[in-house]
Amino acid sequence: MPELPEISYYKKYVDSTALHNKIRSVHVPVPKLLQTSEKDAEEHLIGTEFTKAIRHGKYLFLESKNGNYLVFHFGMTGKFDFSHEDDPPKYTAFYLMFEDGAKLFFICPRKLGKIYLTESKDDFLKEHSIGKDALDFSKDEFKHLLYKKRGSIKGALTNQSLIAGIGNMYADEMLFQTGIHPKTSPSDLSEDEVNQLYDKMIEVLETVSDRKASGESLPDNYLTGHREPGADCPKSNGKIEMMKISGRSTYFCPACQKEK
DNA sequence: ATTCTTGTTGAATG
DNA sequence: GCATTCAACAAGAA
Repeated sequence: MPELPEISYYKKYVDSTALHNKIRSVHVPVPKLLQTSEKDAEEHLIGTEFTKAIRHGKYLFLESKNGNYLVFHFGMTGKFDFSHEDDPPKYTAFYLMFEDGAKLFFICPRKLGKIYLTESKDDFLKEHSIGKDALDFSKDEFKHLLYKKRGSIKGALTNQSLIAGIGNMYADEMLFQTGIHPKTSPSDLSEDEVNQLYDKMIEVLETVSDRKASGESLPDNYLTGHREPGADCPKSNGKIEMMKISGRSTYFCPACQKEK
């Protein structure tokens, strides 16, 4: 389930496992995910080591000592597994073996993830039209960004070129927590609603990240977990409804989130 | 068997 | 130029 909180989790995971360990070999069981040649990947990676992991939106950058970045996008089903196992787990698309024999496996059953090499994080983000990270926004910036947007608030929140990191599920969650109908036009939001939405955006992303890291389940009043038409609303006695917005299944409670 | 899905991209359309 | 919808990508789940 890779939106911003899940990528934050993998950043921590890499930080605590795969840094400062010399890369001995590169393995590419599923070449289509790697957006460069295998030879290129080997040349840039073998012999170096990662110094830190940086998350931006739904991307994770592993910075190596030689100044390059190995970049992961997790698609819908990507995940990491760091272990000393010799056999790659099922659906491993790519992995690195380190000097001490440990391995970082990138597992991607649906093969919708992507792996890149880049020399510049900023250039990479520009090339891929990735906006500012959701957690880097100030309230004012958020306000100004939404002010000029057309279309639905849900569309704006999930547009990676505007705000990086928010996906389908947590966009629904923020709107539910704020009591805003997903189809609302951003220009119809009151100043108060935009303020609240900003606060809930940060709160939802941080809460989910924290709970993921600690293994706790999400708060009882969260919509996530009740994503099913007809489910009981966790906040009122309404029933959850689903509608397609921008092609994505959008869940909301018509009692809590009134259409304007 | 059919439909659904947390993600992105590109084409077609309004 | 903008926003939306749809299809495609792929494979597991229901």
